[in-house]
Formats: sequence, structure tokens, C-alpha cells
Amino acid sequence: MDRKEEIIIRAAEIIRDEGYDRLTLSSLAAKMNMQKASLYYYFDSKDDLMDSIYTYFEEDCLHLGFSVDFSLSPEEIFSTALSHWKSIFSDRKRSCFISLIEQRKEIDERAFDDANAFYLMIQSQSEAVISILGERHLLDVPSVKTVSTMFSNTIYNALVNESLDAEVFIRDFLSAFSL
Amino acid sequence: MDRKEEIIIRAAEIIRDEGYDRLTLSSLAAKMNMQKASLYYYFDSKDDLMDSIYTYFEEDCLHLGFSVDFSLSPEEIFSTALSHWKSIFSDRKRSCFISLIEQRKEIDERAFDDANAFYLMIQSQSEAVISILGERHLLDVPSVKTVSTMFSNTIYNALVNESLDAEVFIRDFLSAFSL
Amino acid sequence: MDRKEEIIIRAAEIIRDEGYDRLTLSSLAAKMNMQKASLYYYFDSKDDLMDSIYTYFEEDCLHLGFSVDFSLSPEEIFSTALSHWKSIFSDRKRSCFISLIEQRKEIDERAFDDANAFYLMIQSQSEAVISILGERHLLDVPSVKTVSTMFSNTIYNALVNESLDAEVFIRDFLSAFSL
Amino acid sequence: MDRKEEIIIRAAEIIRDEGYDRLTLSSLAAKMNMQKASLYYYFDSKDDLMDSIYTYFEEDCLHLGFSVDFSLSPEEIFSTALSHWKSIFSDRKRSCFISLIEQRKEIDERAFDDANAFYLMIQSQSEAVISILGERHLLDVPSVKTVSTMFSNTIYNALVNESLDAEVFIRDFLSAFSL
DNA sequence: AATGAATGAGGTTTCATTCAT
DNA sequence: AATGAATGAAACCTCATTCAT
Repeated sequence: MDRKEEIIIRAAEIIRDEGYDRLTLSSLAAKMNMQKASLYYYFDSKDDLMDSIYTYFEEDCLHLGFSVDFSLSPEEIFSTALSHWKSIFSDRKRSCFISLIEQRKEIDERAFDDANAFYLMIQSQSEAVISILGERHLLDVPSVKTVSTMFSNTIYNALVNESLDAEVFIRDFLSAFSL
Repeated sequence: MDRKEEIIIRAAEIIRDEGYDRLTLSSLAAKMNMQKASLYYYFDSKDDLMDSIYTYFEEDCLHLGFSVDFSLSPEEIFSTALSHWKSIFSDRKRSCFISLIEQRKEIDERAFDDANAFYLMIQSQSEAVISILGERHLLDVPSVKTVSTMFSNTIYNALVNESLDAEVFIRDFLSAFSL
Repeated sequence: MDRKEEIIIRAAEIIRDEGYDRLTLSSLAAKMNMQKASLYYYFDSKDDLMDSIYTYFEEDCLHLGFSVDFSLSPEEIFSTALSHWKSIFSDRKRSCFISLIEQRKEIDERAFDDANAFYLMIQSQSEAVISILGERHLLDVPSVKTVSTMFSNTIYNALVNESLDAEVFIRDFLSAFSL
Repeated sequence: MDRKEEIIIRAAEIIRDEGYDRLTLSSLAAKMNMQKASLYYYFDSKDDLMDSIYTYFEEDCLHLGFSVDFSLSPEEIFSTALSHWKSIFSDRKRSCFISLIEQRKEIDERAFDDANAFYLMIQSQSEAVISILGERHLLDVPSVKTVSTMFSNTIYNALVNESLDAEVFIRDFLSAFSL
């Protein structure tokens, strides 16, 4: 990890831990044990730093694969999917980014788009899983689209807000809808 | 509406429209057509202003009633419930507060608690509606708890993030689960 | 004591307790349980308040008599004189004024003059006592002027700075110089 | 002399010339031909600046030696001592500090302690001189302790307040007490 | 690759003061 | 006799930024 990357991550950490408004070049330089002025070697301006944060994490998200082994049982499939999502959302670095976009999505279009991308990712992957399990008669949902929408909204909130225990929810979901 | 209240609301508007970090006494005074110094007649400090914003809206939320006429059809009941929720979340003043707590809920414990209160409100009211309609055999859900959890998470996101058209979702939900 | 007088004394108290720089109309109004604006009923400006403080205490000092019963013993005479001085310097109100002029005597000519007046008062009264006791052969000082200068400087500092126990000093002085 | 030191001394000058309450970052920056903000490169806050002033001068005072050549005549000894004291108290920089502690000694414990240190320095050095001259029968004082207390109080006031001509006083003192 | 020194703009806060009531 | 509401100036402080080195 080079210096620039390190700065980007520290900046994102400050945003997660103290809030977007508290990310200042002073606080960042202090956390990096360097001088404010030195940050200008890596970034043209604070705006450039913010752009770099977005770009860095957006690229990072391009590499998020999703593959499911459908030979497994429904329990195992959902458990694998959840592990996958959890690894994304609670990754030490990425959790900073998610906090950033949650704070800024109502203000900043780029944050809005990124938040949406995560939301849609969960949604499409959920729909895929539920749809296939439906086809194989392992799950009985009255409407794949409606149920997967509800499912993904619930999972998304569980991951982002920790408002709910996702494991428990999935267990309940399965016992409610599996055949 | 007295002057203090007016200031609180304008401050919340700035937070919704420009972001928490852009609420400055200058911007607020400008929006109020008054001098920065005059704000100190009403508030001891910016922190006190923030506290007052929270307090004002928390009190405001104490008066949010919820009653449903269960003699209506499921469609009408959900439609009424949604209107009720929409009137809460899109109220000109309250929408500012909701934006504030969404921006700050990961940073500020008070915002977190308030966001949670809204979340739990939707959840318990959803559960009540779904449960009663289930008892009356107007709705057929495999598990009231699981389905109402999913339902409320979806509605909550629709209201807060406008990530989804709530009307359409409810129509789909009904056609999927009604008998 | 009328309201104006009360304000003057409270102002002087603030100066003694918190320092000249901390006397503000806000702090004064708070201590008086009144509004800042109300102070303008009694004083034209803060400068006028300061002038009034000086004037009030300067007039107060005009009434400070000094008479000694020279039929008493030297011990009793000095003890009486010291009591007199102490009553002046540690008077609850006047001690505020003395603190004011000590803080401001290097900056403010009026404070300087008032401080000087106290200093000269102690000096002339000391000289009178020492001189008369010398004439009556109850005290043996090599030079009335020199010794009374030293005596009064010492007493002045003891009273103002509490750098020294005046009683102890006077006992020592008497045992050193009495016949 | 580095920049930080220069700022400290200019600040002390303002306090001496205009009073403690008139030391503002604006006035200081103006005197230094720099921007207010630049002062924060050197000091964390105004309080830190004040602390630095105290620390700077307290360290400065650690190096104040005092040695007397007792082979000289009493006149010469006192004259040397007075020159020494005068050089301390009227040193261009240190006089600022002395003015500061005189203004603040009733308010600020640190100023009080520093003022006391000067007072005790004069006192102990006076006592040393008077005591040795007494032992050598060049001075005839009835009580070394009492007379040196009075002497030092007088000298201290002369130096700090210029309430008295120290040379004249010392001449009088010698003609009164020398054998 | 990094920094020490500086800055102008703008932030929060406090001040003495005013004025209608 | 007193106050509620407001204000302009100036206080302290922080911000992103620059520039020579």
C-alpha cells in the first residue's frame, strides 16, 4: 500500500469515526504524522482528495464478485451470500466508505450514486438467489420481485445500520418461505 | 411561530439542503435576515442550537398519532397507513429533521436514537396492520414477524431514501400476499 | 444603599475577584440579576461606569480620619494605628477598590493617583506616629524620615499584598527600636 | 532571537504599555507585522501564548546571579547591589514581565508566585548584605531581620513603582545606620 | 518526498451599545 | 425603572492553501 492510498484510507476513517465535517487537512495530517503542507504533494486540493476517495473505493468495488454454488442447500446458499455481503460491508476499509456515502448521499450526487450501486447490488443478487431457489422449488415465494425487494431492503439496512441481526433474519426468512 | 422556532427550522433546512457541514452561523443569519450576533440572543452557542433542533423535533414527534379504521378494505388500510407515514416523512419541516438524522446517525448518538425511533415506529405500526389483517384472513403471510420486518424496512427506505415507489410496492405486496 | 451604588460595588467586586479585563456589562448584569440594557439607565457607558467607580471610592476615602491617643503606650499606639489601617484596607468594599488600583496603576493615571494617595496616607501617618514617639523618647530611631519611609513601605505592602504579617512586623519593629 | 521569542516579548510590551486587557491577537499581529492567523503557527491559543510568556520569563530569571565584593566600602556595596537590582528590574524585556505580574498578581496565581519570587529575592539579598555589614561593624542595625525586611520592602517598591528614588533612599539609609 | 512559515477567508463567540416599549 | 430584541465591531480560532526550500 503506497502513501497516497494510506492517506485516502485514513481520510475515510476520519469521516467514519468523526464525521464528514471533521475531516480537515489538519486532522488528517496529524493522523498521518505528517505536515499539512505535505498532503499537497499527493493531492492538488481537498476537493481532489475527496474525488480520490470516491475513485479509490469505486474502483475497489468493481472487483466485488458474486458467485453461488447452487448445489448447496438453501440454508447454505443464504449463509454463503450473507458471508459475502458481510465481508463487503464490514471490511475495515470499505466500511469507512460506506459510512461516507451514507452521510453524504442526500447532499452529494456521487455519494448518492455509490450508495445506490450498493443497494442495487444487494437487490439483484438477492433476486437471483431467491429466483433460482424458487425455480428449484426449494423456496415458495408468492412473488419473486416483491419478496426479493423486501428481502434486500432488510438485508441492506441490517448491513449498513446494524439495525437488525442478519443471521437471525435469514433463519426466520427461510423457515417462513421454504417448502 | 416564534422567532426561536423559526431559526431552528431554517437551520434544519440548511442542513437538509446543503449538508450538516454547511450550517454556519453566517449562512443561518443570512437566511434569517439577521446578524450573526443576534443568534446568540436565542442560543448560547452553536452546540446549543443543535441541541435545540433535536429537542424541538423530538417533541414534535411525540404528537404523531396512528389509528387505522379496520372496517376498510386491505387496500384502503394500507393506503391510509402510507398516507400517514408520508405525511410524517414529507412534512416540510420534519423532512429537514429526517435528513439531519440520516446524515448524522453514525456520528451522533442523539441522531442515532432518533433515527431508530422512526424505524421502530414504522416497524411496530406495520406489524400491527399486517397482524390484524392476518387474523381477519384478509392477508396470508407465512410469518407475521418476518414479513412485517421486511415490509417495514422496505417502507422505511422508500420514505427516507426515495429509493422505491412506495405506492407501487404496496400494490405489489398486496397482490402477492392477499387472499 | 441605592441601586447605582450597588452596581458600582458589584463591578468593583468583579474586578477584584476576576480581574479588570473580566468586568463586562454581561458579567455585571448577571451578578446584579438584571439585564445588560438596564445598566444604561444608571450609566451612560462602560467608561462612565468606570469613572463612577473611581469617583465613588475617591469620595469614600475623603472620610478616612486618623487620630491617635498619644497617652497610650507605644505598643497600644501602633496597635491602634494598625487596626485603623487594616479597617481601611480590608473593608469589604474598599478592598475591591484597592485591588482595582493595584491592577491598573501602571496603565491608568487615575488608578495611579489613587494608589499614590493611599501610599502617602500610610507614609504621613507613620511618620507622625514615629516622630511623636521619638520626641517623647519612647522610640529611638536614627532618622525619623528614613525609618518612617521604610516602615510605611513595609506596612503598605503587608496591607496590600499580604506578603507579611503586619502584627508580627510591628512587634519586631517595636522591640528593635523602642528604648 | 527567534520569531517565537520575539512574539513573546512584543506581547509583554503591549501588556506593559497598554495593559493586560489590551493584549489582543490583532494588536500583537499588527506590532509584529504579521497576520493574526500566523500567531497560531507559534502558539496553540492565546492561553498558550500567556503560558509561554510566563515560562519564558521564569526561565530568564533563573539566570539572575548576585555576588557582592565585600572588600568594598558600604556605600560601594549598596551602590553595586542597587545597580544589580536596577539592571534586573529595568531591563527592557524584564520590565515588561514585571509590569505583567504586578497587574495580574491578585488574579493569576502564576503571576502571584512570580511576583513573590522577585520580592523574596530582594529580601534575601538585602538581608545578606545588611547582615554581613553588621558583622563587620560597618553598619549598626538594632535587628538585622526587621531592618532588612523594611529595607527590602522599600527597595522593592522603589524599583517596581518608582514611588521613591532608590539612590537617595540608600544614601539616607546609610547615613542613618552606618557607624 | 516533505516541510516550516505564512496567509486570507471565514468560522464561532463576546463586546458595548441602541432603541422601542 | 427596566427590558427584550437586535446590532456592528472586534475578539479568538480554524480552514484550505501557498511557497520557498
